[in-house]
Amino acid sequence: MSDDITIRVLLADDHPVVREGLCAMLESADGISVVGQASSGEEAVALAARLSPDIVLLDLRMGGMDGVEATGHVLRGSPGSKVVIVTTYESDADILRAVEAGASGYLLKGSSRQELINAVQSAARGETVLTPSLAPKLFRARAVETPPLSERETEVLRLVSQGLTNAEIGRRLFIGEATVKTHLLRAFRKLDVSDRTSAVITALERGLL
Amino acid sequence: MSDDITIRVLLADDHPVVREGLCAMLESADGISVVGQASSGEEAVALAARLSPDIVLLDLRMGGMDGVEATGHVLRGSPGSKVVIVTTYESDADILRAVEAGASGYLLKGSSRQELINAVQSAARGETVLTPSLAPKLFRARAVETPPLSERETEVLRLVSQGLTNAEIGRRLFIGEATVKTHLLRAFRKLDVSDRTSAVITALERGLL
DNA sequence: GGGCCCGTCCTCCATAAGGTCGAGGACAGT
DNA sequence: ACTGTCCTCGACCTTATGGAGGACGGGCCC
Repeated sequence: MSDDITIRVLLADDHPVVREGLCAMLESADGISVVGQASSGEEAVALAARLSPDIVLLDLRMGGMDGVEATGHVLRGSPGSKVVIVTTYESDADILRAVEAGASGYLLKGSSRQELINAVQSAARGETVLTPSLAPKLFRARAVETPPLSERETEVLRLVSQGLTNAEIGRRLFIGEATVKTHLLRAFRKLDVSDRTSAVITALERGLL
Repeated sequence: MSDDITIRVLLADDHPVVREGLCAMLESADGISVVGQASSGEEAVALAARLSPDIVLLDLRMGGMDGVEATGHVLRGSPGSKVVIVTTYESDADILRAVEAGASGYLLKGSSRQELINAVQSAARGETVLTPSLAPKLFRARAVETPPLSERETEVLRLVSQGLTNAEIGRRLFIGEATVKTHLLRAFRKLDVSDRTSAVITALERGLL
């Protein structure tokens, strides 16, 4: 038997090429219909509220509002919709936040047509689907979950990333060098590193700067 | 009047979604026909040699061989083909290298269907096309052109980026710490910085690691 | 042969950075 | 009023780093 109703999908991605590709892949499946396309998070939220689609396919990285934020807004504005995230990178700390925001699926852009279609259908049935290669990363990410950096720590780290010395940072922020070192040491602990270079790199990797 | 011959295009991108999107966009135009798809640089080179397409659309970032390398190989293996690069990021130092390798066009994945079609048609006529927003970046990039890092310098810098100390790097590479410092200092000069943290960051920005 | 770059190594030195301990004040939540 | 977190600063110590100088052999190119 075929599905009783057609799954209505809204696409959101800032790259026309990707929208076109997702659209072509989904339309080729029976029982899936793309009812709208958005090129930004804001647009996606507005369209979702108006169309109440079954599934909203969201890119994690878009101009303006990012995918995580958009996930929350879409779900609030259209409670019947499920959100499936499509992302290019596996290393996104945002994935975790997207889960917490209520997304029901995570796909890589490297996924095949069949994986994409399966994911949409599963999500429509209320299941949560993860790209196979993504699942382990999720747990790893959870394992190394980072205690949040304080505002000051982030600020200091950002200046470190611009190549300033501790003394320069102190002058820049009107605080003593001792204070700068304190902030940095605490940031090191939180990031589980022991030098400024690693700190900056892991902070960048985790999208903390 | 319509073109006398159909433009034969080969697509290469490691994301099925993107391939599908490019394919759908191009096939919708008269006089353009997608004759092959590749999911890696190696595959693109092999297919180009076999199919001798008019245009090869190459993603700049693919698993294995990157777009720059692939550009050179494609042009050597299929001298009649033109290479057009499709990239997601504007900030790629690789764009410059791709020009030097002989690419005839550069597009962002954010380009519209019409821009894409125009670019393919222009390239087929022998013109070189740049996404408008890309052109200024190209010149800026040329302005800050970096003297190339030697192999050893790159290697040392890569280990620095992993948080190793000079002594650790020396042990890892079976060379003295003094040598490590020499390589680093030379890299600093080339990158116009004066500390390891800035060096790693600017090297990352320029795609040198 | 004479440059020139690369990779390797050395010494000496000043300073920056990392680590430890302690401590006071501001402010929010309970 | 108490707790916790954050920001602030100090003293003191060890180690790492950056900078200057020189040195030597090996390629490579003209």
